[in-house]
Amino acid sequence: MTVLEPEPLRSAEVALDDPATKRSAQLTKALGHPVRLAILKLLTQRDTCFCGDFTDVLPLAQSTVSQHLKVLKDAGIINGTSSGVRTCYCLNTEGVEELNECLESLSDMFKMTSRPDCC
Amino acid sequence: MTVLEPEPLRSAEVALDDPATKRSAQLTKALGHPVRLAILKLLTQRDTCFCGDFTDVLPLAQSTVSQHLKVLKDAGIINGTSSGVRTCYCLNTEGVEELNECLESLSDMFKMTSRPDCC
DNA sequence: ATATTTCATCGTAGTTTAACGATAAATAGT
DNA sequence: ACTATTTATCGTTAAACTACGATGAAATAT
Repeated sequence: MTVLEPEPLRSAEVALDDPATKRSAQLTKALGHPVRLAILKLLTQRDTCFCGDFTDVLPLAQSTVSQHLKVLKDAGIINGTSSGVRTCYCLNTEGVEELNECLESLSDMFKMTSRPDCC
Repeated sequence: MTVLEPEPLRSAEVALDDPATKRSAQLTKALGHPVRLAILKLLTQRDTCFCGDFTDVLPLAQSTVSQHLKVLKDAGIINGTSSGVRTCYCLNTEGVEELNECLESLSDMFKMTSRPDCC
């Protein structure tokens, strides 16, 4: 009978399964496109936008803009509610709070005890 | 002779051309994968890692890990210098500073005068 | 009733990403 | 001189992303 070797600690593998890590990745991924950043910026400036407001301002087809809006909505960062023939978009307060926490926690992670680059 | 209509302001279209917007998108996109977040976390914890340190800990092929490292390196977030047969990876101080500024500026953008979701 | 507007969705095409195994180059060990 | 180890890169595959035009549904206007 063989002696069982202790499993090595695999901290990062755990981090991969961590829901918080997955969520952070989803949120940052949703931010990771210039068009989506522009959409979000516009929403912080005007706080209410119809889909057409974005297409007026972005050099993209309406269907493309709609797709980007869907990405942001699926990530929980914005709301979209149809109001009559139009759809009203705005920031999702809860999602934005979560996003801010995510951004802050990432920022905290990178607060290094200033050391020179080792390589 | 027809009167020239004033061009509508197209602020977000400008934002798309903005290098800062593109850079923010590049940085957040680089963060937007669980494996890359795990790699970065490990680097903040151990401040020096060889490629093998990551592959020991991640449930991925060495070539895949190498690809993720390349993404982070191309984004300027980490350094990689070969030292002998191995390659030493660490955080890129300058890139991390830039990243922190990016994260903070995004966070600032979302600091809303708490209003209820309009839709 | 009909036409127009607004927008989501579908289908499609081209590009990029993410994963793998295989390989090659370079160093270190025997 | 070989052999091991380490790691970047290549080739490949499958999936996801980005963009577009076309279409259809729903509400509004004529």
